[in-house]
Amino acid sequence: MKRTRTTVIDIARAAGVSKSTVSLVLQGSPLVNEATRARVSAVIRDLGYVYNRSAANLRQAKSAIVGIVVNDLTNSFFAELAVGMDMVVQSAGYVQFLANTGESIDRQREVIASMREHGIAGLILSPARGTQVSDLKPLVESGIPVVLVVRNLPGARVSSLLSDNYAGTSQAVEHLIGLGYKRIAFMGGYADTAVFEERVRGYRDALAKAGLHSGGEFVFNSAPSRAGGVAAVEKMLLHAERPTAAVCFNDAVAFGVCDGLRSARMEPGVDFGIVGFDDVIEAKTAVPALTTVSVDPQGMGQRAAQLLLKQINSEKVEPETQTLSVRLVVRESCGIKKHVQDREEYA
Amino acid sequence: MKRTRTTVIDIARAAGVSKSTVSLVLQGSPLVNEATRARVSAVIRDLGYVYNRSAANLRQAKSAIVGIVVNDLTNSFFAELAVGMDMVVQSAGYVQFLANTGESIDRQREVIASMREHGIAGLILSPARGTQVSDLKPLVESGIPVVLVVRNLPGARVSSLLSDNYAGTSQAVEHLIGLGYKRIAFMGGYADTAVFEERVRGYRDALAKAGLHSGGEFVFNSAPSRAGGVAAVEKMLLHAERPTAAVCFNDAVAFGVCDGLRSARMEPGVDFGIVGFDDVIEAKTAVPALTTVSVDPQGMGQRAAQLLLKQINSEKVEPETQTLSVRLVVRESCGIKKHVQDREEYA
DNA sequence: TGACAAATTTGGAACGTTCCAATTAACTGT
DNA sequence: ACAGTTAATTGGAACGTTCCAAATTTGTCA
Repeated sequence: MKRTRTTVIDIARAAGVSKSTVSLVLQGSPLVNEATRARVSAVIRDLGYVYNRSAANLRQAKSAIVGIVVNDLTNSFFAELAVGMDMVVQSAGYVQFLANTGESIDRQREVIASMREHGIAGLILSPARGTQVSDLKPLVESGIPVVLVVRNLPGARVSSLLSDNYAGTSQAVEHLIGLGYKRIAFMGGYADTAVFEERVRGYRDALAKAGLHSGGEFVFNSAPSRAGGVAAVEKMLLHAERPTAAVCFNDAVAFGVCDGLRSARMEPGVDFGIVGFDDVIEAKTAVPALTTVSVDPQGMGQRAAQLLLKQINSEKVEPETQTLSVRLVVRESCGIKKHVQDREEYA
Repeated sequence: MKRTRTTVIDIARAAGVSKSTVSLVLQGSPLVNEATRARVSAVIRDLGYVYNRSAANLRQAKSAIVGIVVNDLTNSFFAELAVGMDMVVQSAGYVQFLANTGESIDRQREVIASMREHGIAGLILSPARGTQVSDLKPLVESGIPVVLVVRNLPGARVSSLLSDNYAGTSQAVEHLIGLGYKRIAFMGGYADTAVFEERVRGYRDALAKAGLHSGGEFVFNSAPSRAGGVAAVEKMLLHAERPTAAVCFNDAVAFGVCDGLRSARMEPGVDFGIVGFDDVIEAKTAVPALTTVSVDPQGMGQRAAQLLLKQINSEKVEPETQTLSVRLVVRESCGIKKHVQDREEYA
């Protein structure tokens, strides 16, 4: 039961050296004699000393904290993403503030401000819907490196790490076309995000390239969630000329679409082809196993963290945007089980 | 582009007051005159001042950081748990270190040490498997409140928030018995954890109360994961007197059991009754929808955070353990569709 | 051995805040 | 207008570390 915490001075006194020497030992400086280092280290252990980082980085204005802000941690895509970041951040000796905004811009603002006060060395942000470039302004102006993931923020002079959305949905559409599907919808997502725009563009261009009509009437907006998928299906079913397959904004939507189909007595993967996006962990084991565009969230998280750390350690912060390539994982939700053509007839 | 960051002294100079007054304004003290407060606040805004918490809690040894350490963030149960904590922590004006141990004790130790150096005000821990009471020793001795969640650590003098595992599996068994099942297994989980012990005890006692045999031969250990569930089924199928239903260690195992049954050409919910534990988000929408013991992870996270904050704000840290009640959510995986008795005949 | 270089150690000043005690300003009521 | 309050304000001295320049010890070589 200590009245006051043990400090570097206590160590110094106990080891018979000056506090400067103790400090040197603490940061593993090569300047200190092996014998004294050993002695001091022993005392440090014995007294149960705990280093005070607040004091340290008050002096040296350099913290070992990175901020990570994601928009929806309950979505397993983002959870995996966070885990990937966590891995490299921790093994680099940093510690992370991880906050969830739940798509709330206000919360995002608060959280970033708070992190700034705590002196983060850098920030990885998966921005909430509606984030403005100006929200990052003060941060980048004060020279704190920022890495955007998953969602881009055109115009912000920061690094970003995005998946190749365009290629992803293109491949998905091509796959469906190859299977014989002709009326292919795009389901889920809100129209005002960059990610949505890219994915829809990939979808449209692939349709156009195949000479299929690509009017706007086949994209059904909805929340990018399971519930959103259900809603999208309902809208879809009211449509005069029903689509027979869909590429979905993400896996959550795709699962919702399955739910919605089932309650309309349709069998996903048999009566209707479905492609997701993200390849979340459940995609493999769901029934039917989801054909989806795989983006390896954990790997993406790692890459993002590495990028951030690189920027933290280099003097000049040079914005840099990387695109993560993506691949289609074919499973069962598009009906690999033949006679797709047949179904297309009476669909 | 500031050479040096703007400090409370810059503000003071610009507003024509002393740094003490600025400090008072910063912490919203009622001692300062309304007019000066306004003036100072304006200057603060204009100069783009950012508060330096490191400096502050160097002086006052009181941080607004809580540490949250969970053992598996990729499991959506824990992700939801973290989100629940995040909510109350953030709205209380705290910020959180959130770290994932991935069941690694070493990583857990590192992470806790690091958090301690950063001066956390309290810690919420969902301990990794094999955590020792001694791992928390230094923390509690230095007077930092700790709240354990999900998994207990008998002997540690810290608060904890657990779900009522015993009642959960008891209810599950009673439900199955009520449906006519007689040979009921317990599947998944490792025997050396407190949670497992409680759940199995609930299972055994409920069987005994119903006068059914409750030998050890019907519990099948495995990893508490989807893969573990598959493994458990395989063991189960080799068993001479096959069970006809199972209560599973958690939902992940339950899903694995479904997978395993299917590859043995059995239909989960029809040929075999299954109850899960946790009620993860997918339980509702899986096929068949999983009957499971619901524990509301998000609510649990909130409760845990509230408990921790209470302890942080009270002088005396009085360990307190709360048990979260639990309820059985009946869905389709036990075959609500009658004639259970019949099946039991030839099973 | 003396001189010089290298290796090691060391006091103080700083970092940006809060606290304390003390000072000054602004009100009271008579 | 004056003493007595009360309201506002304010200089230092902390907090625990790191940095710097300077001091001390040790080693080397002629």
